[in-house]
Amino acid sequence: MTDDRTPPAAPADDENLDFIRSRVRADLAAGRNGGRVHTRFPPEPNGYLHIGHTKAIALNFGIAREFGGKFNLRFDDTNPEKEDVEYVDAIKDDIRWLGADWEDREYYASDYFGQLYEWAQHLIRQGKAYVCSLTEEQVREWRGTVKVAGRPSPDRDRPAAESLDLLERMRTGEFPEGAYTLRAKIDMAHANMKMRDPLLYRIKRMPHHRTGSAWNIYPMYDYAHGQSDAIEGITHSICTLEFEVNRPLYDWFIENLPVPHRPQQIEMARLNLTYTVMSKRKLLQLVKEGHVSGWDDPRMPTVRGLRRRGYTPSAIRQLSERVGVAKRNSTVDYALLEWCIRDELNRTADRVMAVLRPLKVVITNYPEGQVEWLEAENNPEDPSRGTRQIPFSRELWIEQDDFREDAPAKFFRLKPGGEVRLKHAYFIRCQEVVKDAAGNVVELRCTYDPASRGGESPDGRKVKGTLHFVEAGHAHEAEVRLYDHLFREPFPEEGAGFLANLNPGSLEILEGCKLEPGLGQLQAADRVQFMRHGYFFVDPVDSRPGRPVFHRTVTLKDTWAKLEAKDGPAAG
RNA sequence: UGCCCGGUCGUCCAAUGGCAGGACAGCUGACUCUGGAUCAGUCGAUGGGGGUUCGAGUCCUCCCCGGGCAACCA
Repeated sequence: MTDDRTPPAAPADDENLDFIRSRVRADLAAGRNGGRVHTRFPPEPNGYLHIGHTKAIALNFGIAREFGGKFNLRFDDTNPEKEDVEYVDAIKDDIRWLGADWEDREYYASDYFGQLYEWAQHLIRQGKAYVCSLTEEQVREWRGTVKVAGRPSPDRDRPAAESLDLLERMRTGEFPEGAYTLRAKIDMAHANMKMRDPLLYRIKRMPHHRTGSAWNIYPMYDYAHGQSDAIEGITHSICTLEFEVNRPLYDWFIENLPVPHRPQQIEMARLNLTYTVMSKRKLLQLVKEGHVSGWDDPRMPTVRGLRRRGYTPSAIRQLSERVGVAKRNSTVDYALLEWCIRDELNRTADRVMAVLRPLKVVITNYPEGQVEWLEAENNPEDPSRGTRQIPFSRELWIEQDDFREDAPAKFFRLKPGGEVRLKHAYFIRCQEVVKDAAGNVVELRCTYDPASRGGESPDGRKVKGTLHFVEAGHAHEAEVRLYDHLFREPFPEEGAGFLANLNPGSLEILEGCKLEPGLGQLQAADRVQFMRHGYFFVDPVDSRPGRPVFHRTVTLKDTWAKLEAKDGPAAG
């Protein structure tokens, strides 16, 4: 997936492909499927998309695109109990945002309910399905266990005519839920539990978000999915590893039904990330119990959360490319996702200065009331981004962390008597530390070197540290939200459970942050780098005109913090 | 433990019987008006035993470890 719509060249013969693309290439070479490639993404509209889904989307859309094929969006809406249009709209919006294009091929498994029903009748007539009157509990009991064979339902040999009649009456709503099911007649002793007369239909007297109250029975996943693939002409039906045991059943239906096409199911490992959870159930619990502000909380691994955090579609796609495709259960280091977004934003985000935890600096030898404007480059990685003017005067803000009274040897920032450069401005030297009654440093009185304007001293004098700053008189104030991993542990589900591993410091809200003047003009969803802090995103939800709220998308790499953590805060 | 799938650097992915390679992370250094970026270097792996072969990560076999399957969920 890329932003432009030009299809890439098909992968070269000797190109090293993942196992799925290799298979697609082999199928093409063998002339299978009439030379077509057709994939699909089949979400169930019962929740929001998360980063795990983006791998499936990128893979399915990417394969179609690379091999000159087509990509469908199909909602797997076979369970009205859990599904809702609210999710349909959100899912479409997220997929579109990610850059995957299903053109006009937006389908629903519910579109096929009629065909599926006819095929069910076909199976009954062929003696390959029957209406079963066992209760839910009995079905489970009769099925046996993984080590003990099941036993046949007493209805297994019900005459076809009778099953046909019952199925029709199930459909029209004559029976209460649970009274009957339609089951395939396969093998109650099969080593694969999925093949022990699986259910095709269950009674659910419940309206569906698309078919209304037309149906009182709904097909099960196994019966609906492969046939939907067949109807749409899907050539490669990619799913996750847990469906591996379902494949024989997928194939059984395809072989026993007069389907127009024979799709093949291919399983791959789902994407897992450290420091997060991916199951819909757990994500829902985080929202419901208020551990996060909603599905779009910037700490959530949902697409909506990532969007609001400031991630870009291309960075998310990049993750899928970097992760690759295989059949081994794996958990990708969250640092890889962070690398993807830093790599992009380093190239595209303008640099600006923001002081998050302000400490006042007075330049004692700078004329009172004077303001001068200095030129600052917007992005050293991209000169075409140009420059802007930033103010400088007698009163400035610098970062509290950038001053230390008892500084270790490797501390290159401001210390009593020390000299540093203010980015794009002047060298300053700390002459005096002002404290309040409690002994807190509240102000620094410094002198500047007028000859160092622009950041270089004509005498060739070097300084080790360069600090960002904001001129006090023109500063904008803003709220800045800093985020950390939602969980403290790389594998939150281990041990006491994911809720016990929530990171209490995952959100820190800073008020009264000082921004350089141009930042009041930022628009919602703009991305910038706050120099020496990280990449920030203007929150489209809580920002107000002239009062932006920033989310920290990701920090910059912080070698100093690492050094300090290693040596201990007091060490030199 | 019945069946199925899978075990390669810390992590993720390659090597398709012929020199185990890349990326991220880590570490070292260079450079730097962001302790950013960049560049260079470096650490580091085939779960174990047998076998086939001139040659095995790859094939066979046994063992060990991990995952999946017994919803009227998907």
